[in-house]
Order: sequence, then C-alpha cells, then structure tokens
Amino acid sequence: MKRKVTLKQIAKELDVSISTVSKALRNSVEISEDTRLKVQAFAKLYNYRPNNIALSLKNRKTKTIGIIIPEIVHHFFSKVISGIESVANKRGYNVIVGLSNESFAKEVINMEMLANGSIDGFILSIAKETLQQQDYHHFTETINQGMPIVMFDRVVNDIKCDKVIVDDSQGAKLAVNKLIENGCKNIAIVTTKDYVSVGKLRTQGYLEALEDHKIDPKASLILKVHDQLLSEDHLDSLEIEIDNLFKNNKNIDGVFAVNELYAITAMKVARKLGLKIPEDLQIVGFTDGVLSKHAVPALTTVSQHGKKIGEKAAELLINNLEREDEEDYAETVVIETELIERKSTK
Amino acid sequence: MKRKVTLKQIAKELDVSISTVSKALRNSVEISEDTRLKVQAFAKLYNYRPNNIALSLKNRKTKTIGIIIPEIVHHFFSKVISGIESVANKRGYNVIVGLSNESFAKEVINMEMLANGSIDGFILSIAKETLQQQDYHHFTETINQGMPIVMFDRVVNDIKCDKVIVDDSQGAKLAVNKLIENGCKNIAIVTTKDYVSVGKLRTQGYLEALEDHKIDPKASLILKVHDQLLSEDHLDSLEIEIDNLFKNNKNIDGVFAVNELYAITAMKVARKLGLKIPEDLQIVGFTDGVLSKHAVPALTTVSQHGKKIGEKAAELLINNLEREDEEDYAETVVIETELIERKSTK
DNA sequence: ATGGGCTACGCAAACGTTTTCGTGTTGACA
DNA sequence: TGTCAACACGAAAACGTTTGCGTAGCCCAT
Repeated sequence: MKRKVTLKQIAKELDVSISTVSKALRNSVEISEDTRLKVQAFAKLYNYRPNNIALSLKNRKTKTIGIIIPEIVHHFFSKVISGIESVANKRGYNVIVGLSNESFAKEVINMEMLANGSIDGFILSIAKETLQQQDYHHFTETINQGMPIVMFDRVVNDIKCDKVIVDDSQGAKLAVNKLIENGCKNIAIVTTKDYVSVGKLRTQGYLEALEDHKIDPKASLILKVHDQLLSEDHLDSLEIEIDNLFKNNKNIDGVFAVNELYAITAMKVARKLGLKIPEDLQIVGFTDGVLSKHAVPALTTVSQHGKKIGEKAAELLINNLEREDEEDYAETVVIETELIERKSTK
Repeated sequence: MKRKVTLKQIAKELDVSISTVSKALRNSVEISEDTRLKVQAFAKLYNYRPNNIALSLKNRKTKTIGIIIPEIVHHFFSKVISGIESVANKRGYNVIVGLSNESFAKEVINMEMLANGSIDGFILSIAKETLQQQDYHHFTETINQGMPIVMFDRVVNDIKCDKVIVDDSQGAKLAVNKLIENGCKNIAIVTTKDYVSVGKLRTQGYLEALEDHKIDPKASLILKVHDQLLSEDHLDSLEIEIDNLFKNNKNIDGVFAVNELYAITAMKVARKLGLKIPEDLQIVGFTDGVLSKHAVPALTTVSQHGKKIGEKAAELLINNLEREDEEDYAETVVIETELIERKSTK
C-alpha cells in the first residue's frame, strides 16, 4: 500500500527543495529545463496529484458547492441535483449534499456543518418546517459571513440572494386555462397549505385563471391537503381527503393538482368512483416526473424543467464565486414552465 | 460582512497565544479557569467554529464520504443515497456525490478528483460502460493507496473490498416462484444484457426457479433488452421489443421484469394488446419504486430495500475508516429481498 | 579587479488547526 | 535564602501547498 506522494517526498528523493519541485511542476521559468524535466518525470512516475485539502486551505476556496434539499428520493429534487452536478463538474466543482428531511433543525445543523470551510457556497431549497416557523436566521448569517446562497423552488423573498424559480402562478394558469378551454366548468384544485410558497403561488394562478374567465371560485373546490410532511406513508389520508372532495362536489369535471402525487392520487380516487378520464374528468398535474409519464392514462402536466433549474442555479452560484468585485448582486431567474399535454385531458 | 473568526484573531484580541486559545476552547487543564472562561465567552460571542479544512489537513481525514453512482434521477439510487446520508450524518460524516452517467471516463475522472484528499473513502455502484470494458484499474489503485471502497448493487468480484448486494438471484426466484404458484405456464423474462451483473443474476434466478419446477426454459421467452444506456428517451424501442416478445409468443401468461421500467412498459404493451392484468397476464417487477406503487394495477415487485443497502454500506465504510488496525477486511453483506404482492398478480 | 546582471535555486511565510515541549513565575518548604 | 514542584502559558512543528523574495554562483563588460 503506497500512500499518496507529496511534494516533500519528491523533494527529498530528488534532493532539491520543496519550492523547486512545486515550481518545476507548474512550469515556472525560474527552474532550469534540466531539473524541471527530472521533477516532472518523477512526479508522473509516482502519479503525483496535489492534495485538494492543502490547496483549499491555501486558496481559501474549496471548489465545492453545498446542496441542501428537503429530500432526495424525489424526482424533482434529484433532477435539480443532476443539473447542478453537470455544470458544477464542467466548471471544476464538486457537490456535497445535505438532507434536511423537511426539518428546521437538520437544515440548520447541516448548513453549519458545511459552512465552516467545507464549501464555497450553497444551493438550497427550504424545508417545510423552516417555512412554517419563518425562522431564516441561518440564511442571513451565512450570507453575512460572505458565503453566497442560491435558493431554488422554495424561496423566501426577504432574503437577499440569487434565486431560481419557476413562474408557479403562470404555470398553474397554463394548466387551468387548458382545463377551461377543454370545457371544464367545475375545476377543483388539490394543493398544499399556504406556507409552502409554491403551493400558494400555484393556488393563486388557479384563482387568476378562473377570474380571467369570469368563473367564480368556490371554496369547496379548493382542497388544501393537511400534510404531515407529505411522506408517502400517510397516503391513505390523502386519498380520503380527495375522496371527500369528489363526494361533496359531484359536479367536478376538472382537477388541477399542484404535484404529481396529488394528481395521481386524484386519478386513482376518481377511477374508484367510476369516473372516466378524460371523458368525465380531466386532470392536470404539476412537475413532470416518472409518475406522470407512465401513469395510465399518461398525465397532462406542467413541466418545471428541474434539470434546467439546477443548471441555472449552479451557474449563478459559480459566477458569483468567481466574480472579482465584491458587490453582492441578487438576481432572480425565472425558468419557463411548459404544459405537456398527454392523455388525462381531452 | 464579518468573515469567520479564527483562533489567531481571538488570540490577538485577547492578547494571548494561539495555543492558549485552542487549549482553552478544548477545556485543557493547562489553562487557568480565568482565561478559559474568558476565551470561551469571546469565542461564543463571535460564534467561533473550527475550520474544517484546517482540521482535515491536520488530521489527515476529512470526515467525508464520496459516492459515485451512475445516475441520481433514479428511485433506487436516491434511496441508497438517503440511507448513506442518514448514517453518515449520525456519525459525523458528510457525503459528496459524483455522477458517472454510466460512463467509464466520467467515473474515473470523478474518482480521481475526489481521491486527492477530498474524501476518506468511497461508496459506489459501477457504471455500465465500466462493466462492459471490464477495466477496473481505478478501483484497485484507489484501494492500493489506502482508500477504502464499498461497492453496492453493481459490484465485481475480482476487487477485494466491502460489498453490499441484494441476493438478486434469490429475489428473482421469489418472483418467478410466485408466478408459477399462481399457475403461470409460460413465463417470460424481460432483462438486460449479461454484462450488467444484476441483470445476469436475476436471469439466473429466473432459470433456477423454472428448473426447480421442472419447466424447460425457452429461449424465445428470454428478452435481453438492447439498451442504449436505458435512458428514458428510447422508450419506444423498448416498447417495440416487448411488443415483439408478446406477438411471437401468444401464450405468455406471466412476465418477470428485472426493473420497474421494464415491468411498467410490459404492462402497458400488454394492455394495448388487449390482455387483462392479472387475469390473462401476471407481472412481477424488481425494485420497489414509485412507479410500482402507483401503477394501475399496482405492481407486484421484489423490493431490494435501497435505503437499507445505503445504511449498511455507510456502516461498513465508516467502521473500516475508524478501525485502528490496518488489516484490510473485505466483507460482503447480502440484504434480503422481499416480495411485495400487489395487484398485478393473482 | 570591480560591478552588474543573469540564472537557478532555497527560505520562509501563509492558510487554520492541534499538540508537544520548553519556560517563566509563583509559592511552599527546608 | 535557595530549591523544587506546580501552574499557566507560549513557541514551534506539523499537515501539503504556493509564492515573493533573497542570494550564491557565474559570466561579461568596464
């Protein structure tokens, strides 16, 4: 077992100083061609690679991006990561992932753990619990210490930092407009509680679309799912809530769901109630994941281009990191949504 | 913008030496209670946190685990990551993720990038291309340099390192036995080319199950999907191949698919051909992801407990890292599979 | 012979820690 | 008063780099 070789060892072996070795490897003109070649040959032979940690310490930058997300077993978030990773890699950065599990405490711990030198900046999406408690001190402190943050998807306006979001309200309008065009008269929405910013915005888009078409919204058609963290475990209660929605509103002919799971579940419940899709009931979801694509019938949905979001977030962060001037910009990029029409609408 | 405070700054501010500060913070008996409290108060006030990078350099360990996987937008792999992350976090480690995209070159690059000091050890699942080329030098070299590796799922026996696998062949037998018990006489398998170790093993389990029941395998019932990297894009060709399978073997009454996508697609194709599931055709998949759970009918499948795999892999790696003696053990842990019966079988 | 200017290299500091060892000051004791 | 231990602290090395600067040795011109 041969340990990694260091400059010091090469220097000793070749009987020169450490600085000579370092300079030789970096092709400094200070070093004679003779020794330069000798050193380089030796380094190659022993497969010398500079130690990243030492470089990080010296340069005071790690070339590593910290990602904090609520969960990773989730199509959208993993898509975003893949986007981040792709541009990060291209630009010579690594990504280190922390999971908050939607918990405020874990989000804080994770960020503190990484903020102490391990990374150069954060890309994150806020945990539900944090949104609920509205305690954002860990974000502001991080930023105050000079460590940039890029937020995506679940963001909060008060914090001055780069953000990448989709136009949720616009996407929702896309969806609801489609339902209206297709002749739906009683369109229900299955959404989250308001503290989830994206849920709120999508609900808002739903309302605007109705308004645009002079349709009065009905409170009974708005289901704000009572989520205990939206784990897949309490799927039953979700089904029950949706079931009640349908039973209390027999005339529903369109459903807009703010995420895949809600949409799929709505479809399942509707089918159990004997409704035909899309003949009796049309459904549009949000987020284009595997579920939507492979559902039967395939689900019409609003794609938010997760990968693109990740790519853009990484670009913003890295640009920020590599900018010379110390101005702190705070850009908000909106990624276009797109309605993908499949079989759950006419 | 106040930068992170260092020992040196505290020392200067309090007019003591750096070593005194360090010792005071670590409650050394060498330091008088007086100065100890003073230093600690000051440190708390300025929210001092030791710099991870400096610690890593000094201790020659980073408390970070490198994960290299083929893709992250994938239910199984993200499950594994969540398992790794959970025990890593509990034991004070971070995880840094590299994606190979099934490419040999990217796998090598990623590993080299991380191996130079950034991490203490690897947990990885091998890229298809690597398996195809059978070039494993990057693994052996990494291990030779004293950096431990734990492989999971897609492993290769020649390499001496810890491994966490599921009993693929056993899991496949579970699935096929179920089909046989349920009365299937002509069971097809939709699998991968043989160089994907898990595909091969599952095929093997399929054959063994048939043999156990004195059923002669028929070559025409074995479809080894011609995958160009199994991206979701060339889904069409997958459908066509499965379509041909059914058309050339009208008597198929059971299908075992080695992954979710194959299973779902088989179901879709079967339905198009007018087959009723599970009446005319029973299907069992492998890997318990969202697709299986939410498919209609819900898919009977072999669960491989991805999260548990990740947890075990992390335990093995960290135990290895924190072991005192320098013996290099090489343990292989087999995680039990489980047949989850749902609606696609009788 | 002196000075100047290259060339080719080494020294040392710096990044932020931890830890070993050395040492100045105190008080007690003979 | 002199000795010694205990106490409280500082100096310095080490982890592995990079880099500004100093300088020894040489050649050439004056």
